[in-house]
Amino acid sequence: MRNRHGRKFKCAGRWTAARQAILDVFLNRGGHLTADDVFMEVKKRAPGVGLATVYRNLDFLSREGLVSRFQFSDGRAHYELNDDEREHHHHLICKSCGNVSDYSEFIHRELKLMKDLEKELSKKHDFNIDSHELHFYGVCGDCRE
Amino acid sequence: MRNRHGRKFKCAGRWTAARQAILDVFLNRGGHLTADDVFMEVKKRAPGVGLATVYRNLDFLSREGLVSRFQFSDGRAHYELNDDEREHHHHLICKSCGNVSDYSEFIHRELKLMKDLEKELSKKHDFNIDSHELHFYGVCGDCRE
DNA sequence: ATGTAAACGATAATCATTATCACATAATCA
DNA sequence: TGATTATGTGATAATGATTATCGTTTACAT
Repeated sequence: MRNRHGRKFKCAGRWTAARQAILDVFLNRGGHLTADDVFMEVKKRAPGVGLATVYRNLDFLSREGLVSRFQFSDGRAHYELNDDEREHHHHLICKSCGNVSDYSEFIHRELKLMKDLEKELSKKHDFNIDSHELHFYGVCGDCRE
Repeated sequence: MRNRHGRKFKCAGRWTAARQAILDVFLNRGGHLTADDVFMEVKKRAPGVGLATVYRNLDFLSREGLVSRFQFSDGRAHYELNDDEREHHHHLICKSCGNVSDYSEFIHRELKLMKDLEKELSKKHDFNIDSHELHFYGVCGDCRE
């Protein structure tokens, strides 16, 4: 398996053409893609790849930590590339058009709160916290017009 | 339509027996229920009510603001009664058993951050924010054993 | 009491996702 | 390098959650 700069790095399974094509979609297009978004995009560069393979590999890439999986209120899973160079961020979801945008305002203050919360919740609720998600729902400028 | 204390209050549609039976499930049992949870519970007190009616009314009650709808990462919608007497709270979701528990630690500090964020995001991203969701994912004490 | 739009129950249809299975192939080792 | 083998793949069936349809019932304004 090669990373986006062409250097090898280890992964749990085999590195296949389908797997690379799916990762390429995220590297080239980015965004918060559903399985079907990825499927349609992957067909352009690797027409043979089936939808089941897309699902399997989104799960794989997610387990490998290369992408993150989010469940917004539209009922479909959304996947996003884990880019080390990008800032930690959260999501604004438009309830009208479903578009997702990122924000990273007050991230430092937010992360401080999250850290304090995680410590407190682990203790009081006997709960080992792995991750958190903060989503804002509303209506974007385009939809308000 | 009558509220939990038997007093009338206005609602957008008709107040039916099925609707009342579904609301009763939340009033008596509470928690973070899926449509199927509600269906199984409602069958006990109102055996004739169909699953489609449960879905229709969860949507109705949600639009009326009597319940809130949450999408956790298990793919199913979860509904919770909006109880004025309860503190604002958020959710801890166990990735192993799917159980959801509430927490309200640091709520004051959290709400302050959310308010600041909403103001900032509305301005910078031209986004009218209606609501936010903060979910922590992890493993509960029971599942760790 | 009655007319009518809203809601109902049953069930078919849809949509996202997962399972199955015969075939292909990436990685290992001779 | 070439044979071996477990892992991955494509096509498609199956599943599970939710929504749409349709003929019947019913809440409620008149």
